[in-house]
Amino acid sequence: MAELTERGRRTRQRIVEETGRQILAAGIGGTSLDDVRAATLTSKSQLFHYFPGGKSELVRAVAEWEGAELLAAQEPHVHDLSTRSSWEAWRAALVDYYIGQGRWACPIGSLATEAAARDPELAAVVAGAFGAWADLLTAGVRRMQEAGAVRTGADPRRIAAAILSAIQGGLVLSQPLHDPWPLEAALDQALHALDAPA
Amino acid sequence: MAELTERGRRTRQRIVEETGRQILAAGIGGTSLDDVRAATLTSKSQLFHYFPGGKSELVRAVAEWEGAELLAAQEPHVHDLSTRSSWEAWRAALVDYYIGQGRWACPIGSLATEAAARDPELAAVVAGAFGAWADLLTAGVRRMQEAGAVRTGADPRRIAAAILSAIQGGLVLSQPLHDPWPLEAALDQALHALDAPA
DNA sequence: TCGTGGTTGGACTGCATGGTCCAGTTGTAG
DNA sequence: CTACAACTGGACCATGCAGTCCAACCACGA
Repeated sequence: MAELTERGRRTRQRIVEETGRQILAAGIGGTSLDDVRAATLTSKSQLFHYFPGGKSELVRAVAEWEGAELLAAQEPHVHDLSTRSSWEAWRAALVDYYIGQGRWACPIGSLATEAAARDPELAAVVAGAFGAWADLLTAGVRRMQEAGAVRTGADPRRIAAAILSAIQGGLVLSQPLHDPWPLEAALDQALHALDAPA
Repeated sequence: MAELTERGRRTRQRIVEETGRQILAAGIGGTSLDDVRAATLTSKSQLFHYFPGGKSELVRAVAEWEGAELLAAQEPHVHDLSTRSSWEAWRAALVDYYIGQGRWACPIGSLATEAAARDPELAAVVAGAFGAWADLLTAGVRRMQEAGAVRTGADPRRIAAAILSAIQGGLVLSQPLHDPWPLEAALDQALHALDAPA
């Protein structure tokens, strides 16, 4: 691939984003390169020109892009999270990202299940995305802890993991129902951990 | 299909269980009928003899079976859940089912993600399994509530959904890491809802 | 103007997979 | 013993898919 021109970068990006949409809607297995090719008005050779490793490399690129995109959708709140109202704003932005925009699934979470067994490299990318996300939440929990809203002995990493789990699990339940209430119930209850001083 | 003899029922069951194993390990898309045929020492015609609807009918049968199996693995605790120690025993049985037996994923939860978009009928089966499970947990939460361990105003259904979400989400995080700690953190924190009287 | 390297189009291949078909076997009820 | 229905084996078909290949097309610097 050597170097990319501006035009090349734009084409590559178009492929990544469209593939992301298809995967979110139909899963990795349900997304064929021909679908992507048609939707992006490209050709087979371009797909393999930009992703010599084939489908798996493309999917990995999608995972990286979606991971960044997901964090971007939580800005600027996710870098604050020092007050309860900041957490609330963050919660609203997140639920809107998933539900309001008709996603009904987490671009990373849905990859996690499908990736874990079949593609270790992809699993590593997914784990990295979760890790970065968890780090931001952990920092927020720590700020709340310093402000006295969380018991001093509690481990911020575990609380952050529980909040992240509530999101992912809530989506798992909400998805087949096509109703946001389980997600909201799970997330709100997980956030109660921030209301329990000693 | 008309009627099944004892032998036929056993063959059918063998197919369902083996397919369940394969799906859990590789997903629906990653499970081919030829794999199933080889692992069960059967033939193509048998697969279509017992499941005339083809792969999708087979997968649906698997979902139903796994749903029942999953509840069975939580017996007898899941039908009690009237004391904190009963919840602890339930929690231990569940974590052992997932982690101790090397599953690292929920047979139903992993289907949920893959099914939601592609097969509405399967999504309905999955939603039903979640519903039955949630009902049992809801009953347990209600018992705790009557015993005074849960605030009277709280909605048991939402608490049960949050606990279920913690399980599913915890598994999503634990899976790529291959480490049970996120599952345990999420589940334990969700169970704190049972420690908060008014 | 010419050439080089990134870029694009699309035909083609090989393979895996879901699904069909029919012939043969086993079990069992009368 | 016979007949029928459940059961089993495996060859076969059609299709959809990832991946290959090569020829053509820009864009830009020399």
